Amino acid sequence: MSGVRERARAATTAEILRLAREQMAADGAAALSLRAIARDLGMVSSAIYRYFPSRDELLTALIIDSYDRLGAAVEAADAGVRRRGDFRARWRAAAHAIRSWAVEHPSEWSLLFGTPVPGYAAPVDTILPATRYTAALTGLLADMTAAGPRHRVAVPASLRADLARLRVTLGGDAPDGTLVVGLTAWAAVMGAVSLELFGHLHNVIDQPGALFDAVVEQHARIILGTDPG
Amino acid sequence: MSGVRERARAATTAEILRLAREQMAADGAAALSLRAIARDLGMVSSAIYRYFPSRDELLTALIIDSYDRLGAAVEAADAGVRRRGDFRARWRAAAHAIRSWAVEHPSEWSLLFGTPVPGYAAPVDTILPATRYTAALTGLLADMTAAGPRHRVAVPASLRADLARLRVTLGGDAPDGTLVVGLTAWAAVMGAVSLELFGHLHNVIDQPGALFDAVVEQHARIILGTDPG
DNA sequence: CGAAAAGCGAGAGCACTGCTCTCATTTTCT
DNA sequence: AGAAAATGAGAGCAGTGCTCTCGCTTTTCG
Repeated sequence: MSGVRERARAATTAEILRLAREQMAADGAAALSLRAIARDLGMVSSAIYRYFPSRDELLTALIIDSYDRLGAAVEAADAGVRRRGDFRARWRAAAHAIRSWAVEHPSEWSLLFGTPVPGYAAPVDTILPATRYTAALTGLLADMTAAGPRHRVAVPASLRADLARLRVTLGGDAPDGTLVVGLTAWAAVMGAVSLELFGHLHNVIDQPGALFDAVVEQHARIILGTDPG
Repeated sequence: MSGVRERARAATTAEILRLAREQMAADGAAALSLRAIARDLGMVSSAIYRYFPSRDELLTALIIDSYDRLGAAVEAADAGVRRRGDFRARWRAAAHAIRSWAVEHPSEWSLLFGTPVPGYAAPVDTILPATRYTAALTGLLADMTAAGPRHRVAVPASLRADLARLRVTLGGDAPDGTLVVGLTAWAAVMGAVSLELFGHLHNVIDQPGALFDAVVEQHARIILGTDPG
């Protein structure tokens, strides 16, 4: 086996990622500098390329890791709700987990949901991790559907194909209305968090947490309502 | 008066902004390069600094201009609705104007609502233009309130102060519930557009326009409803 | 009108970036 | 033990934002 080198390699790789995350937290994702990481590491800049073939590959690794952490946070929040049939509590838990993670890791939120880095196209490796944080939400919709049909809402015909595909992905039989309600709630949560973290509530809302609560409760009513929405 | 120089200066300034916007559309806002602009202009890079003291100042000018165009688009859409009492039509018009503008100017949307450029803090000059696109929305809420009270919804106590301040800014007497409903709709619209433009609907929704329609209609029901929501 | 002042563009240069290539050293594999 | 692979150092290239100095031109003012 290749003991010494393999361990050293793993340690250095982890250290690079740690420093990258540290730097990102300090100066933002776009300011991430390979040379600065190398300096912190006591290495020359070209040595970094033994571990990551390019800055984009480093970013990809960071993105995958961040998606994973966010996903884990949301999963844990949902799993923490004992009464699995209490859909309001589960929705609240999942939504607030998203915001909490974002507030605690703003630079990572920017990395995942901000402006895509110019010239950087998210590679396929990121697709799967990216779906993890939504899995808790779709799982909620599936469980709700199993507990009884809701959300009889007319949806645009042009959306039917997408919803049908989504239904298959979900693995359940959630009606179109339920999917639309879920997607809308998703958009509202993501919008509220991004508005807050990207500074668009400055001079408008001093208590973004309270506003987020209101948004969550608003959509809780729609998600749980058997008819309206 | 200073005829020749003044005109030349205005022309060059406009040309710089034009090239900047062109470059932004091609490679994204973060890739905007002063030197590239200078090259396109047939000037040496240092000459640009006679017109903009720094890259950040150029960005600020672009941001202000973009906010202004977005605001104008939303205003025009709202003003285009003849029957001023048809709040559903006005909401639809304003919301779709936001998405249309975003889809037509994705790089500018990123500039306004994406990750803040690292080290760049939006100066006060941008605050006023930033409120313009929301004015149509708040105007709608004010007009609705004048037409009759709605949205009797319990709001978190911690949000009351913000809502009170917002009510003053609005210049009307919109109840807390109306403001919360409006803020939620705003978050949903912004979230839906950003999810679409930043690539988070890939492999999920093929018809983002149809999803946006659904989101808008969903919130139309809440905004117009006299009780639910 | 003519001199002083201000505006403007060119050019050189600094410190920084991502990335490539070569070379010596060290570890691993056969 | 010898070949092969991994690793880090160093130099170098092309690009970036930005500063400074030096002429030239336009504007302003006595």
